[in-house]
Formats: sequence, C-alpha cells, structure tokens
Amino acid sequence: MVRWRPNAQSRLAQAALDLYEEQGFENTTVAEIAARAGLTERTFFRHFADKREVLFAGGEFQESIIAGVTGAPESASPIEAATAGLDAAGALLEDRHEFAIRRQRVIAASPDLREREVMKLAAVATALAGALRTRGVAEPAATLTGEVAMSVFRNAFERWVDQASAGDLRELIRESLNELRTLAGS
Amino acid sequence: MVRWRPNAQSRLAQAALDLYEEQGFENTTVAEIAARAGLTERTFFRHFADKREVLFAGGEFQESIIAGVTGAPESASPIEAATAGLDAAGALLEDRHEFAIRRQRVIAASPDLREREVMKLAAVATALAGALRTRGVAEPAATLTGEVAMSVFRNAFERWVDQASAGDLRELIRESLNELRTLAGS
DNA sequence: CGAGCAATGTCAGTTACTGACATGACAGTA
DNA sequence: TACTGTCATGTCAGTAACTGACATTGCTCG
Repeated sequence: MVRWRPNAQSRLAQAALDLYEEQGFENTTVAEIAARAGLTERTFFRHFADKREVLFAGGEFQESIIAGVTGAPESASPIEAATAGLDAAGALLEDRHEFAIRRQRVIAASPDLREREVMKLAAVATALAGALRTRGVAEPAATLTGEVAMSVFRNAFERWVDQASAGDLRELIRESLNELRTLAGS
Repeated sequence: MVRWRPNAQSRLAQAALDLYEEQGFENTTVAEIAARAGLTERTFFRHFADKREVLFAGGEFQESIIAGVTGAPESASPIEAATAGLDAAGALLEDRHEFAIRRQRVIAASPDLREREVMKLAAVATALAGALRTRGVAEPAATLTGEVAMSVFRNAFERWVDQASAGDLRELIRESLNELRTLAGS
C-alpha cells in the first residue's frame, strides 16, 4: 500500500482540463477540481499558484526554446538563433497535437486564461532575449528579436491547432518566418 | 449644490494610482481606494471591472492607433500603415510623460498588473491587425504586422519611460523600427 | 522502536467580486 | 406645486479564490 495515490499534480491538471472543458473555466471551482482528483482544495494550491496556472505548469516549453537558442552555431544571426529555438519547441510539441488542440480550445474560451497565456508567451520572449544577450546580441536587438520570434511562433501555432489535419508545426514556423521577412523589407 | 461630487471615475483612478504607489498593489484593498475617493467598494466595481482595470481604463490609446492606421494613405505598405498608427499614439502620449513614468513604475512592481498590461497590448495588436485587414492586407501578414508593430512600440516606450530625460517618443519609435529592419533582413 | 520528514488534511480568515434591493437628489411634466 | 421616473450611489448578503497555522499520516532511516 502506498501512502497516497501517486501523481497528485498531474491528476489535478487532468481533472482541471476536463472540468474546464465540460463546464467552462469560470463555472468550475477549485474545490470541484480537487474533489475529482481525490484531494482537497488546499492541496491544489500547494501544487499550483492559482486556478489558471494549472494549465501552464511545467517549464519544458520555455526550456526547449532556450536550449535551441543556446545550441545554435556561433555564426548564426540573432534571427537564425531564435529560429533554432522555435524549431526545438516545435519538435517538443509535435507528438502532442490532440492535447494542444483541447487545451487551446479551453484557453480560447476564457479571458482569464487567455490573459495568462499571453503573459506566459511574453515571459518566454523575455527569456529568449536573455539567451540572445548571452550570445553577445546587444539591446535593443535582443528584446526585439525575442518578441518578433514569439510572434512568429504564435502565428504558426495558431494555424497548427486550427486545422485538425494540420501539417508539420516546424514547417509552419518556417512559413511564418518567410512572411515576416517579406513584410519587414517593405 | 450638486448631487454627488463630480468625476467619480477619475477620483477612483487617482486614488488607486496613489495607493498602489504608496503601499503596493497587493497591499491595497479596493475598500481603501473607494474610501480615499469618498465612495464605496460597490461603486468602484461599477466603474471598473476589477482591481487591475483601474489603471487601464479609457480606450484612447487603442483608438489613436487605429485612427492612425485608417488615416494612412492607401499606397502605404502594411508596415508603413502600422507605423502611422504608432506615430499617432506617440503624439497622444507626448505630453503625459511624468504620468506615464509613475504609472509604469507601479505596473512593473506587480505581476498581476504586468499581466494585465501585456494582455492590453496584445488586444491592441489584434485591433491593429483588424484595421490592416480592412485596408486589404491578407492573413497572416496582418496579424504578424500588428504584433511586430506593437513590439516596436513596446521597445520604444520602454526606453522613453526609463530615462526621465528621454527624447521624443516618436523618434524612439522610428529608431526601433530601423532596428527591426536590420534584424529581419539577416 | 523512535525521530524526523514530506505530502496531505483541517480550519479559520481575508478580500475580490456579484446580485438584489434601497435611497437620494434632480429633471421633466401635469 | 405635486408626481414620477431616472441615474448614480449606498447597503447587505453571499460566493469563491487564496493564505497561514496547525494537525495528521505513514514512510524512512538510524
């Protein structure tokens, strides 16, 4: 006999996603989530800072981007290095397409969740800029590149989850990047 | 004799900014803000959707950007039209430099407020994209241009409030835009 | 066997936010 | 002048997010 059922955190995350999907984010109480996971409300808040964070926990996404940037060849330009980061993140998400679609539908349905998502992506942009600075990129080029890169990612990701049959995320990223090049030149 | 003291909304906004500055956003209750404005908590929530929104009310900023985009000559490229919008917003803020600095310091000190600010800017980017689409710009160029333009603005604005003695906001915007051109070409 | 620890539970409290209803001038109208 | 509606505000009660303090439970290690 184990002391407690294992994976409390992921049970909570699973219950939360299910409930947000079934009845909406605002109509779901933390007590309900905890109950479905067989835990108490207090325990929920030990695992997640707030009711929104349960959909955004785990920093693997940001980590993969940073790793991609850091691992890019020294000769790469700022944009090329950032693109290497996006590509790494694309690889990470590739096999979670269905999950990404479900999660994104839930987020899109709630202003509170959208707000948190925007914030998270902004934080990634900041971290990306930091990684570029480590590579010797000066300001404001680093910050600007970080934000523009995240715009490219957001654009590609949106198309990826919109069409259920979507193609490769990493290819969509390359397409968005080409769009950007066209625009900025004019 | 007037029925009630006038400008309830701006009194609340003023009291809120003062209190957030004095004791921090998290340590300030809505009841305190209302009391300082000579009103009740309930009335606060009739004027502002939530405790954060009091620093973000009034859509003049977004409106000026959209007006600038809409008023750009037909021959202008997407980026040029977006830049016209940023320029209009720059003109709007020009004479509120000190206020912008105070407000930005308060926002920077609170994660909740930063989150709301990021969301607001994202909403402006979306509206900007919409204005571009009205001009005939197709997707994903419109969305991408909207977001990139807001990155440029954010970058310029940040430098504008950082240095108290800063130069012209509109000139900083032009500089940021040139930075972007350099980056995107590489 | 006992001490300590780590994850959870219990409980009480604060505060953001909401709905329902009351109130107090003022505006127009008979 | 009295009557009535309206609009901004006040009052009050309630829900639910979040927090701090303390108790509990089994496991682990000596």
